Amino acid sequence: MSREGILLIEDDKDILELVEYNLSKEGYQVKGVVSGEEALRIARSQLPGLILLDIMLPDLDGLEICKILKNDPKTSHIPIVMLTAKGEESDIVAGLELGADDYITKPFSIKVLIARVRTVLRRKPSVTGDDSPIRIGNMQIHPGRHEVMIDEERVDLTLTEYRILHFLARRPGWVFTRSQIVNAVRGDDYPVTDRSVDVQIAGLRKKLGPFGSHIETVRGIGYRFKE
Amino acid sequence: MSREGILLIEDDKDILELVEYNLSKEGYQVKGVVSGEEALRIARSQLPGLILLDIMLPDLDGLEICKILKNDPKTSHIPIVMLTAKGEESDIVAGLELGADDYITKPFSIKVLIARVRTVLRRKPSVTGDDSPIRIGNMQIHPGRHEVMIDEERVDLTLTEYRILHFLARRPGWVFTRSQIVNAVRGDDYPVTDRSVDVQIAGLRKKLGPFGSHIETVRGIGYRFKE
DNA sequence: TAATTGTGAAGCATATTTGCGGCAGATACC
DNA sequence: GGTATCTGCCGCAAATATGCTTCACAATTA
Repeated sequence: MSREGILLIEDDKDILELVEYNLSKEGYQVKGVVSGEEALRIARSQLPGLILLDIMLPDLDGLEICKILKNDPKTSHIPIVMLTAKGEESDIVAGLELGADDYITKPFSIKVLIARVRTVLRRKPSVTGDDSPIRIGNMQIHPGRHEVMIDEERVDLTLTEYRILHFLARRPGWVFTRSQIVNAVRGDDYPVTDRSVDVQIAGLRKKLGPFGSHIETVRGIGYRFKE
Repeated sequence: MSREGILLIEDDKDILELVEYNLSKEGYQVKGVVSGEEALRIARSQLPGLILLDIMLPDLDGLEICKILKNDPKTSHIPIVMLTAKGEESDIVAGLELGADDYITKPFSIKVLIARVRTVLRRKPSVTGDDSPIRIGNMQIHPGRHEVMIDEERVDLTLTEYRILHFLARRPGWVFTRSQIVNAVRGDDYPVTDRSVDVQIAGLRKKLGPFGSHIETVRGIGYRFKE
């Protein structure tokens, strides 16, 4: 799950699916769970980037979960956003005192939720802007300088190689077809064979050295940059 | 009649009345007709929310009706559930391929019928786009990433396996014939044996582990993904 | 002209299809 | 109702097809 993942704890299956669906659509990797016990387990093992926590849960109280997570140094840094029903003001206050970072009252609009999530995860937005630097492991892409560094070492890429890498790395984990890549890099309907992409990819992999393995071939579809 | 109405086409007067009576009792507005011609007329003018169609009819063949309705943009969205006698698998297959949405074999219990009707009418007309993520239990299909997760675990599927799973899971509970699956996955009239689908399904089941049992064999017809 | 980008073909790895034998559910017959 | 037969599904492994990579060279660009 990692820094991008969102852990969603909500016992109402409908809301769970709704939120999960919408956040997934935004490119976040969401794990939804219904029970508090499971939530704790996953929070500890996967260390998500954000936790959305319903206060009213069947087994463990949401506030209890919040307290436990915030008291454990391993998980205390993870932002927690509470989901509460209107009229549970006292819970909100209690939650914030226990260390929760924000809250949203139900019923909430999906737009609001997404906006809030994005704000909290702002440090690492799921889809980075065109010119924000991207960092993946010890590789960095600086669109401003148009250069790629691995371990403080400058990697010398050609223009096309750079563009392809940047394009893929902006959405790690997503698969793109060769033609999507061509369109992104050379503009729509640029007349080249798919082979051409393959060759560029091959060049990239070679120049990236050990990092080259981050560029995955997805047989039958295209390529993906894996985190 | 509108979205709630049910059009029932059945030439056996006894069954007609039985079904009509029971569905009415459930609160549905039912219009029962005996002839195919009349059925077409009513379907077009009243646009019911569901059509229950007996395959064996005196005048027009039920399959013919199905075809006509499914080819007319005005009526093609109306779900059609076929009523067929046991042992008419070929009719069922033909019907499904013509666009029927489900089938019930006679003799059927009224309970089963009502349950089926309820399910079909409750189904959202949601046209889940090709790339919206799908979640079933703790399995997630993420088209953007082109990957399937079960319990946060990535399942490694080949292209065809992935496509078949996606196709089936988009309409859980619906049965598809092998040829429908092939058409969906490789394009219409792709020349392969049914056998090939079986093998892909077998592979899927194996790779999905415990989840594999969600893919059900419907003997004589094809496969279905059950929720 | 040198560097970059594109093409087509050969080689290789992997995915897909097919055919067969076995098995189980369904049907027909007594 | 019980048994024989028929039909359709599944597992396996061989055969085939598909798609990726690499390479040498051609075309393009700066």
